[in-house]
Amino acid sequence: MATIGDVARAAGVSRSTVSYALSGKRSISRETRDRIDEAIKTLGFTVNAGARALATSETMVIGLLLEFHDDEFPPAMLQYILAVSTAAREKGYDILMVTDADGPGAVTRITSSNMVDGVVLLDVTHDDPRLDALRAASQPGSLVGLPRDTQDVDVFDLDFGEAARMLVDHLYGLGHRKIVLVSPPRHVFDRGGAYAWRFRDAAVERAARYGIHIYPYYGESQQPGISRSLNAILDARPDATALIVHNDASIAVLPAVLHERGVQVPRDLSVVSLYSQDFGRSFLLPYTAVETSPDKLGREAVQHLVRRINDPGDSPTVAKFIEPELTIRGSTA
Amino acid sequence: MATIGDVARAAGVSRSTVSYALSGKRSISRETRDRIDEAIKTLGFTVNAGARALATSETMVIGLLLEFHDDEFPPAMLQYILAVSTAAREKGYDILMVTDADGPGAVTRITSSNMVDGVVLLDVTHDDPRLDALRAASQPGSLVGLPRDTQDVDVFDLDFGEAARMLVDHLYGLGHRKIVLVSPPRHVFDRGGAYAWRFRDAAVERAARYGIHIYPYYGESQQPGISRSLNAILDARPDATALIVHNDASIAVLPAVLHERGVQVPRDLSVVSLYSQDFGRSFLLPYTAVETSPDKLGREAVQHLVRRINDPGDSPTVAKFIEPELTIRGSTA
DNA sequence: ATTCATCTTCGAACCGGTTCGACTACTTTA
DNA sequence: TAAAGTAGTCGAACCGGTTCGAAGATGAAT
Repeated sequence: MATIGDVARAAGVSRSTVSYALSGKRSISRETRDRIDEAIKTLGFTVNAGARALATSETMVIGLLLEFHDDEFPPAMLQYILAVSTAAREKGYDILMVTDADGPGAVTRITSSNMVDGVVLLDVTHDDPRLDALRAASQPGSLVGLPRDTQDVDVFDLDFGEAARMLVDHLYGLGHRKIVLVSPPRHVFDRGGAYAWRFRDAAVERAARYGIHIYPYYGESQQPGISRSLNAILDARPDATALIVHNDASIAVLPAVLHERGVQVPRDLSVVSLYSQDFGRSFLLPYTAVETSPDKLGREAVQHLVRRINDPGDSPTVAKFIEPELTIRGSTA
Repeated sequence: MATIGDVARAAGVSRSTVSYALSGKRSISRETRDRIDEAIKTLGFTVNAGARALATSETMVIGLLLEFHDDEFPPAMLQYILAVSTAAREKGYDILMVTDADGPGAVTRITSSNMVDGVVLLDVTHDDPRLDALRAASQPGSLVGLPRDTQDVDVFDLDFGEAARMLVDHLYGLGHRKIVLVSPPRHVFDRGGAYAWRFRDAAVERAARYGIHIYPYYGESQQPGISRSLNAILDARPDATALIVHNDASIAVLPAVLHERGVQVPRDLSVVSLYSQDFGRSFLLPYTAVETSPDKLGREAVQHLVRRINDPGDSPTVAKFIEPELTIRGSTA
């Protein structure tokens, strides 16, 4: 591997001159620049990332922290990963992806050793133990998911409360008075997945305001439990005319379950949900739904993080809730 | 951030002594070690990864290269990512995940700048352009997926040919003589996804040897095309008694399609496939299938890579085909 | 003709670690 | 009792970059 010293020697200049030619931070004469460029070409020189990081205290790497839970539906998570990765690369950053079971430890490890310039935390829970580690770090962080204490952290999330109200309003407006709600699995609530109860509580409250009935249930996370629980719920509420599904795993198998039961949408039952457009395309989900926009969330989290990396201290803490958008797909009547 | 110099000063020793205390490469007296440990605790010292990488030429980071294609089914890829990440962490490595559209460029970028000690390439195609970049690099690489030219590279893949023969044998043994094969989408073949034709060609050849009929078709990658194509295929071959599905997206929706057609498995039709156990649990897939073992593949790729990182040159090039295993789930008769 | 600013380049210091060779103080061994 | 290890420590060099201050050359302003 050629070093900057090799390039300097080949071009007959000093190392600092090569460095300035590379960065453009001082002016370099035409001929010198040409000689340096040529030397770089013939030697195949590339800046050593570790050395540059040491000298500049910038790694140009962003840490991406995520944990896989058995009760999570994998396809959804992948969309966030991809969004973060793409957005980071556009800003010149690479992604150090950490899937450690020990989240707080992982945060501390990569920040205190200065492996990254900042971190993105996915799937943040209400009492996320990673937050203390993040606050102790000298690098900024962006969260996807809403914790209880948002002090000193930047949060990006869908406005699940508003999404719930939007869907209830939509169904109420069409005349529905008895609505079944399938929430995420119980473990998600237990673990502190705030999005689960933010959505459910808002839906329940809205229904109460309208004086209509809403029946909340937990979904399941793995087959064959998912189909079984959906059937049990539908059996238990034969009088409900609408279904709100707030669970990726459940919505993915719903078409099969409804078909098996001979239920026609929207003739026999109106169905609404929350999922991303891409998700709906991988599966066959022709339901009116709130778009969850993982790409938008991931992108905003990264963009804000980069801004904070580049002027630390200055940028104020942010809690941004993406406004939900309803995509009508004709599954309600 | 405390440096090794701060620790040395606090403990009243030289920087090299602290370094040796950390690495254990030279003996240190009991008292000195205690003073150093204490200084590290109170200062909250962590080794700077960039500086260590510069000094040792080891980053303890493995690059993971993957590209997302629209015609791929996301859940499958995630299993590989997770397997690689977990296996790497067990060996003390972190993962730099690169999803660049420009694969070869990404390989060159992270290797020539010495950001990584080695790379894992996922989803390698027959004429994968990333291979030249990898061969030009000074770091070793492990591939998941079989390229045409395996010179100087380590390959880990399922033995798709054997898997196909296994499934054909299984069906032949049960008396089936007309078999439909749903392969991956045409794009996968075009792009050079060798696993697609390795499986198909082996199946066709085996069927020919038995003198039975096999009807190969391309699957689709996105809804509603997947269901439509499956229906079209089943319509076209009403006399077939067995179905081999070699496509994640298709197998995931097959239960719904079959149910809609009123086809009972295995009474009316025998079905076999290839997928991982985890995949089968996310969806409802009660089919006899060859286990694709993404965890085993990812783990082996990483383990071998780490071995090569630690003794370069020595370890011979390897092309390891995981032996397929048939999991009987009673979907054949 | 002198002063001053600008352009271009160099040398040295620094970032934060690791590692080699040498030195001191004790133990062993012959 | 002299020679040979061995344990414990230090200083210096090095890894490969960046950046600051200085300095020579050139040209413009006074």
